[in-house]
Amino acid sequence: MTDHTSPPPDGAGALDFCLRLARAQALIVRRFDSILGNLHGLSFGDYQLLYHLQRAPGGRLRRIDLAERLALTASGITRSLMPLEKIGLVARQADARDARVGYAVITEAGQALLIHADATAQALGQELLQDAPAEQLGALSAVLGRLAG
Amino acid sequence: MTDHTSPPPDGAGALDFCLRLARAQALIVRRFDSILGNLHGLSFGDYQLLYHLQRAPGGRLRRIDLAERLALTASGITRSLMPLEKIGLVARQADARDARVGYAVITEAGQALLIHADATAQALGQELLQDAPAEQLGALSAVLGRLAG
DNA sequence: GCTTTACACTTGCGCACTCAAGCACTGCGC
DNA sequence: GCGCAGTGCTTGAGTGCGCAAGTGTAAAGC
Repeated sequence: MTDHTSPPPDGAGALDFCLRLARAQALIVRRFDSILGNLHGLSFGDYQLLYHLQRAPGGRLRRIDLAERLALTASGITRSLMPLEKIGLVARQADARDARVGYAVITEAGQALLIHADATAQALGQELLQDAPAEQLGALSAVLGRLAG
Repeated sequence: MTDHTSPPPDGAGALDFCLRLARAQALIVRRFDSILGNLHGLSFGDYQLLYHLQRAPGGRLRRIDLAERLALTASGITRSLMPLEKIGLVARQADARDARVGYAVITEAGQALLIHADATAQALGQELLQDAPAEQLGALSAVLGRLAG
């Protein structure tokens, strides 16, 4: 582990990185939308919603926390959850202490669907990143995490 | 340089990477939109358009090539260019050989604006990536590039 | 207690983008 | 020449999402 502070990236490199990131994301979303849509009837956004709910304690999350995780606004979450509630993958739940907050809970149907969707999504992720060295992936993930700080 | 083929990433790691990427992109776009909008009246998309035109030979690109670089569809490009043409940052140009293709050309006004926008964008990119090691940035950019295949 | 501020949503509106369809043009086969 | 598939681009309809405004609830100051 080097001890000296690493130099900051140059402007052109950093900008280039952001541009590539944006382009890569657009392509990734298309891939996920297409495959998850065909196999499970989910959009990438739907999948992310279920993914985060499943991993949260109790399988539930305040709508606003969900917004934070997906980098959406509260209104985006309201609208995104609507169809999932309608088809019974997610349910609505109130907080006993605070009448303002609404929880979104993943239902059993949602969990059942997510088992298969997870497998699909992991396989696709692996395919997309097949020629990215696993060691670098951790570093890149860390950068993305910090970037989203 | 290691010679053995690097191991492929595991499914969970790859998926986590994709999720982080999507989230980071949403936040980055918001930052760029906000700052470029305030300082220069450009959206991040507008900036990307000008960026690629400026760097293309002759400052011009077929609309479809522009689409490929931004990972948009042809119709998205048509609509994105419209306001830029209206305010004179980009001009329309025909091909003498092939009447189907339309070029988008960056104008002098566009170049003049882009000089300042570039400085802003580079500074912002640098700020966003300030605690990402510069040595790794190249490798990470390469991964993103390959991902976009 | 009452006001003020902050918070968690929801809703109306608008923008940006995609998809599908259509138009114009090119280059191929014949 | 003459279709005919393929390409580049535009347009109409639909969708997803942010922003701003509005509602209802909670907590803090007095």
